Amino acid sequence: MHYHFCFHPIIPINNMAQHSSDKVKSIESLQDRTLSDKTTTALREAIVNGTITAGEKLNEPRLAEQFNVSRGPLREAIRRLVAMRLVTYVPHQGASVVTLDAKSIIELYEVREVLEGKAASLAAQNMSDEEISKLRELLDIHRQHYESNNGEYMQQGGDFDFHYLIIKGCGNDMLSNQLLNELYHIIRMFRFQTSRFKSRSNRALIEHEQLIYAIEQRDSEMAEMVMRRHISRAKKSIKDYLDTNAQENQAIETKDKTVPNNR
Amino acid sequence: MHYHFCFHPIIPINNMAQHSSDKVKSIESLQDRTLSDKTTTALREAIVNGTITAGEKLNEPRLAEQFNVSRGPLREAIRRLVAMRLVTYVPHQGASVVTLDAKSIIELYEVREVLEGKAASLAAQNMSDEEISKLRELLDIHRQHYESNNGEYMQQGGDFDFHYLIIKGCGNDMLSNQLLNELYHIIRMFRFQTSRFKSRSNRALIEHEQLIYAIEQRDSEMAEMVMRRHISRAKKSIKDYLDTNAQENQAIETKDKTVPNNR
DNA sequence: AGCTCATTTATTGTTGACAATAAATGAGTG
DNA sequence: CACTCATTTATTGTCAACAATAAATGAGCT
Repeated sequence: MHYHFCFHPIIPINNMAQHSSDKVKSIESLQDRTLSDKTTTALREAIVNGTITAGEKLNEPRLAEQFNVSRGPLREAIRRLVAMRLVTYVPHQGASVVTLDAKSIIELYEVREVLEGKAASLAAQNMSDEEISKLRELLDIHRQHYESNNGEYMQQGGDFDFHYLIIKGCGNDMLSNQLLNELYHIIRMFRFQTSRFKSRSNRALIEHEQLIYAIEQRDSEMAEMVMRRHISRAKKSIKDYLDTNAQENQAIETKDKTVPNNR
Repeated sequence: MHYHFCFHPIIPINNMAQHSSDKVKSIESLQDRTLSDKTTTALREAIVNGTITAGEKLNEPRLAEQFNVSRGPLREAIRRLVAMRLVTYVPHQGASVVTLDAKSIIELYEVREVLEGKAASLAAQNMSDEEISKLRELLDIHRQHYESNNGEYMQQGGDFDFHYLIIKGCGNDMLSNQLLNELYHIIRMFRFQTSRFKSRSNRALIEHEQLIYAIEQRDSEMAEMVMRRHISRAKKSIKDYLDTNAQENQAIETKDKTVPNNR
């Protein structure tokens, strides 16, 4: 079911909710009890995976029709995405998908560095032994995958799941909400845009090992330090990448800036 | 203009915007270009200063009438306050003002500790010399006030302004937005609830002195450390306070839990 | 009395129409 | 031809009515 006036076909959310062969999505859909909720996740995913490109204007009537909802729930969805910084918004002028320029990516990683650092610190204090051993199991799976696939890093949620478990286990709800409900979607979006950008797999594996060791020892200070360094290094390698490929990324950032905007 | 079915009279926002003798509010009102914006700030302030008590249910039709708006803008305002954690919300069940129990206060200060720590670190790197000297001036004013008023701490925004300047000067927009647009309103709300709780003035003055010294030296590591300790100590004294006055605070937290809720 | 289930009531969710605003267009003037 | 200003058009902001949901009520039963 295409909509020919749009650059990217968007599946109406009602359909999407039904034939959910994906496990994660069906779980999410169960929690999406209202139209606003469904629209929010649908719009969020469309933005994260680039179906709606960075910088693109969000036209309310058009999007509402594409999602088969009225403008009310759609506006609500937009506001929520504004709150999680996936969308910028100017009164009387409308909403647009954020453009992740180098500066905001660096800023994001600086915030992430201290928040996840604290999460690791708290995780070392508060995680149950069961949770820690699960973390250890996950790391083993990653290492096996790394060794058997010749250094290929586990793509689907490998890194994410590891950090996810730590954040979940830190025991500070405000902190984990901030990270999981807001910042992580921006990171996902950025990853999607620069999916070619991988590497760092062996290094990351070592750093994860250090981290879990610190947590097993209940050494919160060490855990925080290791996590901060882990993310700070990721920041640095991203920064280097963005600096060297400046012109190429500019193309990504400002794609569809020339979208026909008849207003 | 009272509404007798409500516990606290609320000034309709249109009026409030006009006779704004308060300087800050008028500035804010200038930026509130839409009804949703005005409703958001009005509702936010009502929650922060306790006009709407903690834990109280937010009844949409009633509040809409009190604010002289329709339910649309009001709902939008509520959603924004949900995003800044001043309001909790359950689908099909409605929104309520958060109850700041001891756990969430501690969590808040843990988040604040690392975020403001990073802000101080970045401020030491990025603040202009002019900004730093303004910070120094502010500290001098605080000290004069402290000495001439016999240890009384500057109430109106004293501490806030100091932290505010540092956060503003850190140069990381994402970080400062996170702190100023979201977390600080919760802190303000908490301060309002426990306004009797002061002290720490001499100690705070010394810590501010250490902090500004580190920033003047452009010593980012030191600035971060000092700021983290500063907030961590505040956290501890709050924790002690909450522990000793547990029963009394419970009264604050759950005030109006027995509100007539005919649903 | 206490429990279950249907009924009522209050509240939230959603919609389409209307108002207000700003961008785009085009006529008129130097 | 460029520029300004009025006019048109598209888009966002607001509203009031309607639908859907959940809580409150009360009848009927054990």
